[in-house]
Amino acid sequence: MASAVTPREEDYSQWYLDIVKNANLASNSAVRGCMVIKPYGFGIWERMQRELDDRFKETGHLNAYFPLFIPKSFLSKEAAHIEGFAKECAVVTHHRLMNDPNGEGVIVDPTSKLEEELIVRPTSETIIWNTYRDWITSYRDLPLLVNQWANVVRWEMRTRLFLRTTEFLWQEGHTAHATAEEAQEETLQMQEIYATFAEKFMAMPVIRGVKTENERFAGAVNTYTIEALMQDGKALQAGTSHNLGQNFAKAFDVKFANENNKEEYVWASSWGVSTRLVGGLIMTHSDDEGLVLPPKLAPIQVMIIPVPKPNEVLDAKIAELMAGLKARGIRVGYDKDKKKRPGFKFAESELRGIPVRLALGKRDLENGTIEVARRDTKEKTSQSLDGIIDHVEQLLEDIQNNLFQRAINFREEHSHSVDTMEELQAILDRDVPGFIYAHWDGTSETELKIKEMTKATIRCIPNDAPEEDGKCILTGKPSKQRVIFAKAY
RNA sequence: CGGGGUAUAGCGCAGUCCGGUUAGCGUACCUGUUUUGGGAACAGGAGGCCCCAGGUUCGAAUCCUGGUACCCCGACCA
Repeated sequence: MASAVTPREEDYSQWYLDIVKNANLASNSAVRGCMVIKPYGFGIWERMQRELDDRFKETGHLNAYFPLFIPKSFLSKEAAHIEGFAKECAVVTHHRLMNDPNGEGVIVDPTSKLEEELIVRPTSETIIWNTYRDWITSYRDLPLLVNQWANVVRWEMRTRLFLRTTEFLWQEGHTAHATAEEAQEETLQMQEIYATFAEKFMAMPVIRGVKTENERFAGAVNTYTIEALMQDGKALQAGTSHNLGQNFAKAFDVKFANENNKEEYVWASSWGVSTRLVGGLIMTHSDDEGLVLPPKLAPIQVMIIPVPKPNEVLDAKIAELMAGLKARGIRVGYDKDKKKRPGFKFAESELRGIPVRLALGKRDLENGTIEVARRDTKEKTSQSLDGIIDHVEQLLEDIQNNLFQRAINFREEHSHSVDTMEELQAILDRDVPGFIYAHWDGTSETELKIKEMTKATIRCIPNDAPEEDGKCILTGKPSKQRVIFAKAY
């Protein structure tokens, strides 16, 4: 029936949408810009959460929870912060409904107007720093390393499932330190945790870098980022870690007594990744057959399909197989639907991105074999049932590595170095533009002008960019290193 | 928020211009039979506030007014 997926070549954004919908990851909801994350999609997010949470805990962070609502006045305390978020805030003005006296339905009770409006958090710096004032009095209270898993709301003009939704799920870490150096170390540590997670678990290679002033988080001294390249040659900001300096400490008057009993403002960081990562995951690996998931994040790593359908003999053998796989910590499913035929199940398991598919039938039982199919390469082999557990375990690792390598190769093929505006434009005009390394004179003015001319932005100044004398592609002024330009999500 | 498009069964669509029996097709769903190693075939069946609210009309999925949602392209952003 081929309800399948629009090919990427034909319409990339339709392809993305088809995958999200057909693989049952999420759907649009009755609420503008807000999505329903379905169980299978949420399962991927849960795996991400678990892995990240472990790494946060390993590095000394503890989870806490702060309110969804922020008093309006809080948001105005840090000037750059309010400027960054003012235009996309949901505001609660009333707290009661009533029956419409003129007819059916309910209306907002005008007598229930709030004294001070509440903002639905777009991010929690303000409410958290207002709280930290009470938590921090001495250098012995520092560092304070807190994370929260939460939903936030940003009233964006245009939304896309997972990549940009009005409400989204994320984690936000908020830390307080005694010195600028410690805050900087923390900021870089978290960037590295994000980068490692992206590469080792999502198999999504990222560039570690720092944002230019234009792209910096509202209220930060510096924003560190991990930038990934999607299959359509556009960049995705996959995670950010901000050095907040003393900006929020000053705005919320958070001071501590140092060892010499001298009062000082606290130094801060904040960092976050969101359900956007799921979108990045899709656009990094998936193909025209559907979703492709790296084994480490796949809710189901191995799907076993009985051929042609379940029966007592197959059930018994498969139960044994499943027990063996589960004993190795492998997440395994058994498609025991009696109505659907194997071909249908094969296609479905591909659409859902399940890394390994095992098909077992009468012929296999006679020969002592099993059919093993890997999702990344679509390769199918017949394997001996002896040692199949080891084989699958190894295969999952191979797939994880192969996906990463493939994504790296793609990024290499779509990374370019240019020295003139013409070259920059020529690359950007391609169907799949990619990352473009170029010299820049370091001014916001130049960056904005290039953005205006080409729609490309500076994604980051790579952390490991080699020093190299050059001339800004726009102004010809001297530059010490190349930065990355790209079109971005 | 500006421009363009769309809204009819779970999903994908036709019908709307030019109002007129019981609103149709594909697929999915239910039942049965035959099938079954790459998306089965046949037969029977169930499923609709035709986006919402008003209006015009003897009569509205169809015409008019207003609203809402989604998609695409911009500007804004994780």
